[in-house]
Amino acid sequence: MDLPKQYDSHKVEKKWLETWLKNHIGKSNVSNKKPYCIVIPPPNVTDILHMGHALNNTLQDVLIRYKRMKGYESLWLPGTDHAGIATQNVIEKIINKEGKSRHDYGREKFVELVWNWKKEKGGTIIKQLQELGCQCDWDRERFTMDEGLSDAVSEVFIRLYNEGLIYQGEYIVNWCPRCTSAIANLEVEYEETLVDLTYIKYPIKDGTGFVTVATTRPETMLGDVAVAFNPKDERYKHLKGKKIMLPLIGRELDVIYDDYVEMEFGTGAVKITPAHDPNDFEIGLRHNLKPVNILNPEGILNENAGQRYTGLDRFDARKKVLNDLQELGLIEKVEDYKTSIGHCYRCNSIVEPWLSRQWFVKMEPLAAEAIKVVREGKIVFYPERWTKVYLNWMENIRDWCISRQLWWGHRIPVYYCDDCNEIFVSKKKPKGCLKCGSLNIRQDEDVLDTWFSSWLWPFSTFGWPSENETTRNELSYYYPTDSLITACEIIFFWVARMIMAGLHFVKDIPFKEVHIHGTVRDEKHRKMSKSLGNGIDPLEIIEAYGADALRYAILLNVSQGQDVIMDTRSREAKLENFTVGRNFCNKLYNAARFLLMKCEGVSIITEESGYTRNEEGDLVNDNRKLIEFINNADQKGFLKLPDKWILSVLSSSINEIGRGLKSYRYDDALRIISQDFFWHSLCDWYIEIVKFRMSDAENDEEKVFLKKFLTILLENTLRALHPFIPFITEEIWHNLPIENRPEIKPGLSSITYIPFPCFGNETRYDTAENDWSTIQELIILIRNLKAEVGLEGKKDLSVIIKYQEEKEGKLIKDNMHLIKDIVQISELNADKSPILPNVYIADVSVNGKMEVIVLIEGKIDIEKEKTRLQKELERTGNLLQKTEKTLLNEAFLKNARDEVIDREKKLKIEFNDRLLKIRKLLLHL
RNA sequence: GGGCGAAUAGCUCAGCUGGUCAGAGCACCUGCCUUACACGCAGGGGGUCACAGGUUCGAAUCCUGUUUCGCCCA
Repeated sequence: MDLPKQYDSHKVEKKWLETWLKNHIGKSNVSNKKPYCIVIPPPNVTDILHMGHALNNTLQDVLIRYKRMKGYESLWLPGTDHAGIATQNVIEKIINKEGKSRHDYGREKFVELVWNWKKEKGGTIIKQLQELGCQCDWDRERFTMDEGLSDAVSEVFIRLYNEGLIYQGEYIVNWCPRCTSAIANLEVEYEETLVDLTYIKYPIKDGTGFVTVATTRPETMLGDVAVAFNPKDERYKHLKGKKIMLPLIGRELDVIYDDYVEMEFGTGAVKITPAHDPNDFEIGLRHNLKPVNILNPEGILNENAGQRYTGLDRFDARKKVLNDLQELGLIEKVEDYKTSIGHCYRCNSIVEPWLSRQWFVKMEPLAAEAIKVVREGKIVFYPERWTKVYLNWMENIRDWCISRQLWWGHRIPVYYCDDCNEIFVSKKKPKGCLKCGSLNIRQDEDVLDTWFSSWLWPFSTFGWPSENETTRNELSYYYPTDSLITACEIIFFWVARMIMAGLHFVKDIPFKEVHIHGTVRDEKHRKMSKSLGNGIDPLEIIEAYGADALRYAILLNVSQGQDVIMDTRSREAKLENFTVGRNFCNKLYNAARFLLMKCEGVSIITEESGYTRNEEGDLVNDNRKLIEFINNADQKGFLKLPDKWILSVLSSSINEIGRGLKSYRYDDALRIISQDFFWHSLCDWYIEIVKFRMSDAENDEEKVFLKKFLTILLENTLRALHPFIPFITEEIWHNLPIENRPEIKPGLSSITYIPFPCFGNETRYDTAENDWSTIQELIILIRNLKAEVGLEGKKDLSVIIKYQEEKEGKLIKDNMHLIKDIVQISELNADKSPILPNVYIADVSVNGKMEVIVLIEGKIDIEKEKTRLQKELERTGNLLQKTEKTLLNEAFLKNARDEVIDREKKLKIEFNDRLLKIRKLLLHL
């Protein structure tokens, strides 16, 4: 066999990706198995894969593959969302380059452009998810603007409208002048900023002086309609009934008194601009003030702002206003002030509170049930703390502004009759007004928030509201789905709303568990973002190390719910985050390469490795043959201590995987099987032993046993690792000598359809595990001693192990050969009271019962050895003191559990033994 | 302003219900190209578990406060 020394991920991943896709390996249909379903958090159709996606989707893929192997009907339903603003932005940027705006194209033509772009470029992220190894059912890929999903959107809008849960009104919304659209409260990102707080003097009409107001947005004064004071404020009581003159404009402002005004803030006088501030809007309603809107949708001042300012951009207007006020001597002072400024989460422009007519959903009635199901534990959050975050938001829920002034999206299914002013809803454009029959009708210009389609995702993707049989069957089979896996950023945007939608429209929760994973951040704990340039491109990592390595490193790095920190300071640093994955894949590949070489000429059948086809033709776990094989070897004396140990550890490690994944502790699960078991037990110890066993084996039958046993160990390990690193495990598995490799269909087999290993007590050997750790300790002691005195390479050494109990003596004698081989010494003896020469060095086992004595010829550095033992002595002395102190403490003896006391007593004896022996050794030196 | 989280080895983090729990990986130091792997093997050094109190026989672990960092909401 001629395989390269280093694993080449490219060829392998390309090959299997093609095979998997060609054969629809992630296909799922209603069957008699138990379903396991995840709907993907749909990425934006404009997205390209970033680390956040890589993390999120790797986590989902592990579960999907794991559950499939566990015998579930796994379905991972993929798709993208149409991302209204983001997508429209992309197309607008393109046509802007040609010097055109969307208005040059007109609505219909523009939307067509977007669709064309979507068809051409929109699939990028889907391909990238495939490269990551995602085992979605790609035949079910959905898009929020698909016909069916769009129908769901209209259906839902109409139902809510008819239920009175949708209303339209003039309200202050967050307006993005760049997107020229309203955005929801949630879509505003606040940033602490140091701004100027300008104190402006407003003259009192009767000429008795000035009132000073403070503002951070001076240009909004052009829309002022009143000045407000706190009714308790003595300073301003005398102004009651008077009028105040608005500088620059000359409008008369009312004097009003309202509790909302904080006396301590600024001067205690507040300018009231109902059209451009949410609080002022509320005050305006209370005092019957008529708002003056000074901005047009682009953030440019309109004629209401006065001729002098009309046509100016909001920021230019601010400068001009300040300038003019300065000239009039009306600026009293300017102070620094820290405040939060809202930015559009899509384009980062500063958001303006703006009065406009929008559509809203009444959320409170929807929230009630959604609160209940979480409280009652029908939906469980992992980690649990997110429950509180969710409930807190839900209990203070505010109405949802769902209209967007965009062209790309689901157009609001509301129609207006220009003749009789009737407003009505309809899925399809009606021929005429439903009331008066007039043909003079028009549809609402606005589209719906993208989340208004995403919140239906867990059921619209199955065809809801269609009543056909497939949809009915699939919904009743897969819905509620099992896990929803996402980041905390969209708990409110998406998770909470899905719960409400599921309960309201399908009358059931959309998923049973929500796993909120961390966010990928850079070394300064900043979110990775394009604008900061601190991202790591997953595709670059895949290119360099492979998707398996990427996945491995990510998985080992996510502890439940904690953020994932990665160094992004240089290209090398970026790659460094993933070397752990590359190294592991390389290790796995090389171990397999070695075993394949060693095991040539022998093959196994699946039954020997623990699975078979049952009467129904399903592949299932069945360890009977495996146990028979083991017992048979045991009877013949082939099954040695290390064999029992490694099998036992494999069994327990595999059980740990299930335990870890159940609570979304991916790192635990993966570490146990990959690092602890595979690398540090199987490779570092077991394979090293087998190397000697193979050449020492007394007969061919024993060799055959060893080869088969090795193959079985590897085969099981590969299956256990497959959900985490799918490509390399599939590749190696296909190279294993398995006689009856099961096929899914003629010519096709895949490890992903083989049962996940499962072991019971028959393969656990507690005694062997204990005995082996004794042997291991002795080996480490010998190696340690050799290294301490610089004899690592020396092979012609003689070592004596001095033991106290016959049981230990037998254990050592039984494994003498093995120890000798593995520590590379020429002579090894075990004795209860050996005769020792003058020159030797020694150390004592942890339990103080055994001594390892290395006989050395010639000189050693006595001082160095003395220092070492002295240190050992000190350490043991401290431990002993601690236990003695504890045992002398009567309160401890009274309160502590018996087992704790017993352990402490045992420790005391051991430390004591050890101390005595080390003292003797020191004396000897 | 309210809420949540984090603070453990130089770095990234484990440490679940208090009692060998002071750990892993990387980095570092010392040997090794030992017939799979130098993306490797063997050995080693390194931490007052942020700080101050408290509960307890016993605290990295529980409670209170302080500091620093991060996130979310208003």
